[in-house]
Amino acid sequence: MVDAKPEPLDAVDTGIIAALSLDARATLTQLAEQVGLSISAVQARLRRLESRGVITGYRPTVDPEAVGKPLAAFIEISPLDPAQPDNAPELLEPLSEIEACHSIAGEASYMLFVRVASPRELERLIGQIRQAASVRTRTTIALQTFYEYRPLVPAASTPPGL
Amino acid sequence: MVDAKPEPLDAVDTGIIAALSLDARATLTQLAEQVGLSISAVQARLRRLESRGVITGYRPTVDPEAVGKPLAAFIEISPLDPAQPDNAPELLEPLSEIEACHSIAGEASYMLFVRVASPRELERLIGQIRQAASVRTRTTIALQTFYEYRPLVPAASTPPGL
DNA sequence: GTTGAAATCGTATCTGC
DNA sequence: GCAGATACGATTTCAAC
Repeated sequence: MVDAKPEPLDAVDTGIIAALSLDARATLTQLAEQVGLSISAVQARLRRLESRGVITGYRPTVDPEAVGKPLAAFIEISPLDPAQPDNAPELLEPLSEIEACHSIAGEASYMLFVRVASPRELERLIGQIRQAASVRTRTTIALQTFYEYRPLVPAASTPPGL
Repeated sequence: MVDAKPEPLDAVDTGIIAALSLDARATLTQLAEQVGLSISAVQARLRRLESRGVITGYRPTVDPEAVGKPLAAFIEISPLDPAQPDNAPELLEPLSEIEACHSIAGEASYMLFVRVASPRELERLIGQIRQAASVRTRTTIALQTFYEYRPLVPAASTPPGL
């Protein structure tokens, strides 16, 4: 769980990650079949990927509507006073509606991605963000999500002999 | 795995989702301890959450740098010809560098989030996007990611008696 | 990396609450 | 709908190769 060294991943490692990307609850047995190694070997690989920080965790993909957060939006934020110390990400971290926070190049300083229950909730959240971080905001509402959370390491087109 | 009904989730369901958000590879035994129910009950709940489409899958969180994609960017896209049929999300789906695609309210039609190896790769990807979907693009580079993939259902502050 | 044996876990099923 | 219990196959784990 430390920092990721620039040590390259071989085909087995990427195969394990690709298989996990399809189903992170897959058993070692299933992963072993996918990559063509023994269970123990896969287990060792997986432990190593985790301890090297290549894989930092496992999360379920949850339907936003089912958990009552059907409204998603991008919020760009810019400091009101460019002279003030800027620790917006830290200040905003307690707001659990914020799913992601990146600093960006461009007019704004940060890009947030948020999920809320309703327009009313979005208004409240934007107010909280403005107040907590002393920023102005520019909000872009997501009308429809075609896809998201796509795997960083796509499955190989066709593993030979499978 | 069908569509999500507006049937509300109770505290146990959200507890299971919260526990899985911390570790989606957790065993039923571990989940049962977390939510204070029997294994059989948790198993039934989990199956139901999956079949109802509340939980649609499980994915590993992978360090982008470790898999050779340290550069992330937001790309807004707008149609060159507003008269043409617009199926950009479909046309762009084969581009695996695209992690997310939303239609948005605002000047642009869609917001993409992409990950690539280098500025050179980003340039190539933007070209592909323009050509494939007949769009113009506006790219905002992510300089730093403070957090992302935060859980939709945060863990309860302190489960009583645990 | 592999094999194999022991401990743990997932699953199915049943009884009773 | 849940707890508890049984039973069996699957899975994880780890020591030895």
